[in-house]
Amino acid sequence: MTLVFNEREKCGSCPIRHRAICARCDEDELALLEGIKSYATIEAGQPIIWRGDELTHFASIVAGTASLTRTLEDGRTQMVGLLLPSDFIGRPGRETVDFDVVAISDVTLCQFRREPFEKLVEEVPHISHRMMEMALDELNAAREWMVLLGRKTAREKIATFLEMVVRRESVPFMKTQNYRLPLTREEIADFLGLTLETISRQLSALKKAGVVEFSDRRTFHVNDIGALHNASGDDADGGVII
Amino acid sequence: MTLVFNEREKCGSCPIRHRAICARCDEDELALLEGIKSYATIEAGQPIIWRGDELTHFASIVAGTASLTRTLEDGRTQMVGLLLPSDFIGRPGRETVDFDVVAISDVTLCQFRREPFEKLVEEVPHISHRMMEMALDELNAAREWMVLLGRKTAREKIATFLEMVVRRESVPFMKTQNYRLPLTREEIADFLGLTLETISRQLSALKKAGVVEFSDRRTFHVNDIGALHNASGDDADGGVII
DNA sequence: CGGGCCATTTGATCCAGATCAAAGAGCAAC
DNA sequence: GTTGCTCTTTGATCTGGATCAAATGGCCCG
Repeated sequence: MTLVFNEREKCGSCPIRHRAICARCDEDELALLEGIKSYATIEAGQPIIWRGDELTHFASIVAGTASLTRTLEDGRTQMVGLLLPSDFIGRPGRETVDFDVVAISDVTLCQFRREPFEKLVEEVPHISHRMMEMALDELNAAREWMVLLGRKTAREKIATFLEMVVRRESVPFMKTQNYRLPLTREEIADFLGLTLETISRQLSALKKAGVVEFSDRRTFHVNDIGALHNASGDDADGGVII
Repeated sequence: MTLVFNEREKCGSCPIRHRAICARCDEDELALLEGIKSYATIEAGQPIIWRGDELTHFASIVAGTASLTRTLEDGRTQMVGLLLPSDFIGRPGRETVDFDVVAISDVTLCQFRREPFEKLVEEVPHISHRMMEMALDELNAAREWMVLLGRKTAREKIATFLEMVVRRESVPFMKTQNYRLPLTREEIADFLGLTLETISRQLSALKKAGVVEFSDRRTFHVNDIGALHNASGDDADGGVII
């Protein structure tokens, strides 16, 4: 996949126009952002920025996936976020970054130079308002994940993760669908606070139980959504339409 | 401690005036908030609001401590946040609450009715800007906690917790100081994703190692900050001034 | 087609922290 | 004081997931 983003690409036709920090902006405000933006691409596996590094540009993810992780001195790694298109990197008011950001797939960024962007955040309420919304959404997601990390069993963690993938990729009204794991076993382990061996074993167990089926390492199909949800340890409801 | 907050108490003399969502507001904006606010008090141990309940008022914590928790069907509980004075309860744009909020000590709230407050958030950039800042701070704290929950050992978790208490309560330039645990052993366990027995054992181990000393169940003294920090599993630096 | 390099699976064993159980310890009410 | 709480400590045992160790299976590349 080679998406080409021209430097002068117009925001109006941007795929994340209505979800990113610019979602609430009108045409005039968009023009201000357009004046200070530039695009950058990062290859899969490459770092975008390291913890502690000075942040010269804020950025929105336009395409691809990145991870937000922290690694302790002895190598233990915990992923604290999965950054998808429209997600934002950087914090106005902070000079440095607190977590490592690494491209998981090829990533396209829409970047804004630090100083002019911070000025815009001060001056354009539609930007700070949207950033507040996004930060509160992520805060909620982070807290849900804290419950998973602190209290769920390995089985529940993996079921929750698979459900999350299914929820994100599901096409409405399509009954039978294949889904794709966005991460390797090791990355899933770092996301769930487990080891890659445990991930592998639990996936095998879910296969054996007939809940899911894998056609290759990354591609799976859900035979029994109910069973998957029950295994996730979350409340009943499930959002399944009967 | 009986703080009396009069309904017509002026914001200007409020203890959280410069840290809460109103921190950036000027006098005129403060007057708008003052027009829709009211005070409420909740006794220690009482719920403030349950997950799923409709939120009729947003609120700032003026005094006291509250916990933000989620309990799974079988009773496993994870605390996802400790709310202190100036922290905010509720999310503009959301009808219900996603976590249980319970008063840990007696709590005083400064409340705002839903509709007029949401209107103010739309109209007063200083409020949404401050809320963005606060949400980003909490997001960072939540992510740090995710690392603790997912990857730290019991010993590291407790050391990190004690360090957090010390950092929050330390009086500058006071060398020898006693600190107070704000939570019971069970609450600490729910905060750290452990059991209360493990908390008790690890605290005993830290006592035996001479790192800390307890004068009663809640009150402790740190003999060796360096050792405490080493035990926390966090990066060197430590913020200790040599 | 065969070799090398990964990612993954599976097996064997270990151990940190959970669970089950019981004994202190502080403190309010009578 | 003593009765009855609740909170905490300590002991004994169990176990889910980690760790250590080998296979297995793609897949790229020459």
